[in-house]
Amino acid sequence: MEHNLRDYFEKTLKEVAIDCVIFGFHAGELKVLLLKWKGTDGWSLPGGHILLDESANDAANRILMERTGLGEIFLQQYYTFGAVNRYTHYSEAELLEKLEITFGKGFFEGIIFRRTVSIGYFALVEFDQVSPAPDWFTDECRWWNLADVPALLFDHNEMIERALTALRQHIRNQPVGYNLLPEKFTMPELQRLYETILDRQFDRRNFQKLLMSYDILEKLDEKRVGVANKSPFLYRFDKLKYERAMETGVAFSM
Amino acid sequence: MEHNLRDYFEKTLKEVAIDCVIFGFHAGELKVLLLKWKGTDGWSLPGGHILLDESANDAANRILMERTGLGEIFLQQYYTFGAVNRYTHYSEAELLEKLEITFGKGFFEGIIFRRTVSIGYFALVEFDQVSPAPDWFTDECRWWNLADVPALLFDHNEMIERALTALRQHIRNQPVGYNLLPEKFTMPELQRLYETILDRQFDRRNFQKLLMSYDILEKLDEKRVGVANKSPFLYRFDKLKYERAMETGVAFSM
DNA sequence: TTTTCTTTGTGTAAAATTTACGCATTGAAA
DNA sequence: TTTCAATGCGTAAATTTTACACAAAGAAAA
Repeated sequence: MEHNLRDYFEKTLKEVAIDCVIFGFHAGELKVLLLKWKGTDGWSLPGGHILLDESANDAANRILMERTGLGEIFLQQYYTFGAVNRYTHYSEAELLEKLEITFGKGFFEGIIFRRTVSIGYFALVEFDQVSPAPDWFTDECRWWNLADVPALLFDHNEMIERALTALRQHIRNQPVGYNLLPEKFTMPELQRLYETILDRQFDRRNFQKLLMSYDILEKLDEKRVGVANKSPFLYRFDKLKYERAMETGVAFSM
Repeated sequence: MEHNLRDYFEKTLKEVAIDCVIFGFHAGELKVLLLKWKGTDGWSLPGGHILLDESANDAANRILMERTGLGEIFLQQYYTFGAVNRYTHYSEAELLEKLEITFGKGFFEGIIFRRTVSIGYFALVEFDQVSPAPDWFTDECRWWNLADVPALLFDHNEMIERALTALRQHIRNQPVGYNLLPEKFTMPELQRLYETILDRQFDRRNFQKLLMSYDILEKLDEKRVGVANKSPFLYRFDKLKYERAMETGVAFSM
């Protein structure tokens, strides 16, 4: 294992990292996937390094796949973090110390703990499709409600903040939902997604009118049953039309 | 010189480059600043590397300063280019060959020609304030009309394209002009700037109404004299209000 | 000197978009 | 069987955006 690790890092760019803010949506809450580092109480975003024969975008996709099992997912670069000191919470020395207890003295020397810039990506994934998987480096991988995210390692809190800003910018020009919601969903569910991301309320009649005007939704003949009160219709995204709307753009003007 | 160069690169991140798309505006045309590499007919964007004790943003500002003499200028990161092979126009081998003729065999070994990702920044500067300055590496530095930009080294044509896209996105939410126009300017000049960036025409009455609604412009008692036909009023940006508008954002809705 | 002609300065009406809101219907829960 | 919160659908008001006309300035032409 240790040997493989060294091999891996020999094949990567050392001064460049990739970190992914993976957003999910469940029970009306926006969530991010975080990893807990072995031997510490420190959490971080899933990240990694770029293989020498791999583009940054491919690397981000690989990392997303490793952590969630999902490919072909909406994934977008949003900012590159290039501060001189990106350690918060723990200093570099403190973190190193803790990790050496778990992984052995000198194990990380020259591998991770040098100055790196990190390219931030955010991804939108379908909550139910993800089986969060820790790796050799971490002993836990799970969803956190955005509001409950603790103080993270490095500058990862800032990364999440900026990713959310980028997502909010994104949702104003592109449709959102294809990767965040299950295949079939109701209009109130879609509305709640938008309301959660933008942290405000919309009039449901105007919301429906606007979203339908994008011509990306297919209204099904089914209704969600067993739910309280009047059962709402189910909708599904028309994949082709959705993709076309991603290219041409839409104006979420509410 | 050669020794200083090596010293410099010893103090920088080697796998990360910074490239700046520096936009200027003159005579109704949008321009970018390009450098011609010694011993080649290849042009590129001004760029450089990050010093070990310097943030990426500081590095971009330093590069901008080195090339234009300007500081405190609007400068924004817009994308990080991470393709495996970023050589176009010339291949890595061809470029190396040409440069070795000028700079001597082996001079660049291990310094520049390894795989790097590049963080792209775009800057908006006041054309008249800039005295383009080539460096030891280049023998010419000058403005190019955006439409006339030739095939550039590396992926720099793509960088300019994406920078323009980012600028067009930017202008929809933030006021533009403070750094691109001289201190005093006329409303038609400001309008031409917007028209050039967005590559479309606006009704001058609606344009004036909208821009004045931002409450960032100060109408002066002077007029531009000596110009053909009716002399237009001069305006100037209110720096404080302009900066406030940059923070709160504006909606350029035309 | 006078006339011409392009450019600028200003205001108002029409069109389109966005927002506000009413009421009937459904179906689980009381 | 009744209640009641949530859903489905449509219309009016408010706001924003777009379209457009005419007078005035001043350099250039006659």
